[in-house]
Amino acid sequence: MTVTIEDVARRAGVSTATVSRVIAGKPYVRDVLRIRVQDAIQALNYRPSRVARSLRVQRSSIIGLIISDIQNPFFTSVVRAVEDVAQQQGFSVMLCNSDECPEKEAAYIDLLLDEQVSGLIVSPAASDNEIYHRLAEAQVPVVVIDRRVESSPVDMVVADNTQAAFEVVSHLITNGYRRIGAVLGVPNASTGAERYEGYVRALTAHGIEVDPTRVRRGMPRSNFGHTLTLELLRLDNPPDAIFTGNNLLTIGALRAIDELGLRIPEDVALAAFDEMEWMFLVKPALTVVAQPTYAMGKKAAELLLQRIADPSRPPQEILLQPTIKVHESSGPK
Amino acid sequence: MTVTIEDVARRAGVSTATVSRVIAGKPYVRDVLRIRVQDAIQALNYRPSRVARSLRVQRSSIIGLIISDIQNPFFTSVVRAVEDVAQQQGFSVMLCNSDECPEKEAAYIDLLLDEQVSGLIVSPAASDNEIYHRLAEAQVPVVVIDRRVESSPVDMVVADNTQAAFEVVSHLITNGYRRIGAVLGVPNASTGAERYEGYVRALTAHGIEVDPTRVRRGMPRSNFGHTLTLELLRLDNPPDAIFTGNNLLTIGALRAIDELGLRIPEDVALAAFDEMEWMFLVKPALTVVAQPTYAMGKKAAELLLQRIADPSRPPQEILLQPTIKVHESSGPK
DNA sequence: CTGTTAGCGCCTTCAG
DNA sequence: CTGAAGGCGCTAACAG
Repeated sequence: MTVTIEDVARRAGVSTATVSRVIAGKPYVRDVLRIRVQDAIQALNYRPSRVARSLRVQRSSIIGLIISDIQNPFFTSVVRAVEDVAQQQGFSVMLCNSDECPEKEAAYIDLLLDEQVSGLIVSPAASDNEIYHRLAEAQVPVVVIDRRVESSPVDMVVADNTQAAFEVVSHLITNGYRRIGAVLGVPNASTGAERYEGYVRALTAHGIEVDPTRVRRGMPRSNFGHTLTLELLRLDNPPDAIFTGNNLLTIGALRAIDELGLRIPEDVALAAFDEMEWMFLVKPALTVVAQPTYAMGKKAAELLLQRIADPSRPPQEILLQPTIKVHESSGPK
Repeated sequence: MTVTIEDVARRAGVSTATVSRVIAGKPYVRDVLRIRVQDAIQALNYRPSRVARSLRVQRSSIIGLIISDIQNPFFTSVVRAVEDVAQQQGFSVMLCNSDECPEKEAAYIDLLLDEQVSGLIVSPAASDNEIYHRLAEAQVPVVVIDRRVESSPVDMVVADNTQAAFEVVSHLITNGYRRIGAVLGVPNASTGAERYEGYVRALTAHGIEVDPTRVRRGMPRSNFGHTLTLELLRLDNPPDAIFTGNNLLTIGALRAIDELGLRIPEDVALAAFDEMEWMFLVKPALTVVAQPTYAMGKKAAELLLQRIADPSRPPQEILLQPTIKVHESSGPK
């Protein structure tokens, strides 16, 4: 049924070893034979079995990509970038969605190891997962993206969240806002913690006290953004501006503000992390942090391929700078 | 290094065949042995090699998913759905992004065949691609999603685009709009053609003549939406409403409208295909078609698994109904 | 019920 | 420079 390397060898009048050499582009094959083999491959429409090769070399040319939420546009861009560079190097991508769930993440890591992947890119659901130790044992190259993990040094690609948060919140303050609330991701993701850190620094730098009741945390999903923002806006002394620390939280916040019939930025200003600039487009936010999403994915994939090629290379940590985009504002009412 | 089925067999004092049977959950194994094997598996932390199994059975437990644009939220939902049902059945998903490019699509199909995937879900970049014939030959189960293809009967999961387009455009007319423009995807994707069809039907049903200069087509990307909308709005007698036939085109249209300083719906109304309801959320659109994206992906995956289980089942075509969401409007200026 | 055996398709020494 | 041969880890007959 399927045409094998043996069929090609027979047709070309050589051994399978020679065919294998030609395919792998190895030297030490006479041009006559090389051409005869290539012709046979063409004629038979031969395609090597990646499965057989994987078994033989104990490694597939697949790289695993585990992200914590595929619905988040942030990761969408990352996926695309990873796919682009992988494909260009002859690797394919197996995509897994951990759904922010460490158990699911662990299960996927196991699965990918069972598939003998060449390497792994993970946006970790938690900052620590015992599975990472197994990973280290398995000697499979890994690069962590977006969020930091506390484990032995690994390649890491993250954004400078603290700085970005500092800047957007400062911008709100400069525009006259004082009662600034925050809707952030849970602190077990390092991103949430760092963005909180930037928020606090901005307030204190401007002599504003941090009011804990104005800070809310939840899973990075729009329904949480919605609930938490409602909570903030229903406080006795509600915030005059809100800083949302994540794409999806921002969506939820917009819905909440809309429901209460409030206008942006007259009634409440918004500063947001927003990868896509979609929100920015329709101008509901005063300031926006645009993540270098594609760049992060690209860098991660490149690092991974480097490490696959040379496992001895010392781990690197790459810190990318988000872009801040600003809308004009007349300040609070 | 890695622990094989032989190690387990040795430790359990049985043959590899028995271990294999236990793993596969086959009958005809005495409970004593079954338990001994399970213990050995536990003790050795044995994990079967999916690669070796794939080679042996000439089929991997991977299903391929080729989508035409991973940045489009529509597909993001589909990916998620497919992943959910696949994972639940012990399959993993290999994701490929054809980028609306038939050549890339063909290359990916080849790649996936080389990986011996059990099946394939494709949102085709073109309505016809010679590669589909190769697919038919290879006897690999396929289900086509979102867009129709002209080929031998295959399982297909699509939305009722004509009807949905008819309804949203009718809604515009009912609200008093008359000069309704359209920004649509290229007609080689069946979705674009169908949405155009619905647009035309709505106009004619209400006795409005179709003005070809008010209809623009382009690739389903935001920059095209932007350009085409600008063209429409700069006509001598510009439309008082625009129907956008795709998520990303809608984004571009919003940007264009914003750039010209126009308000929605006072200056120009908008009726849009929008999967995420994000646009809807911030109220720039009068009417929105929400695709049953997750449902489509789910259905596609289910069909595929069915066909994998029983290749003789006759192909089905499933037509899902989008949801129409309406905002109040006071009509045109 | 259980073990033996023969490959799946490929790569890679090891001899020539 | 080229060919012969031995597995990679697993499953599926086929015998017991």
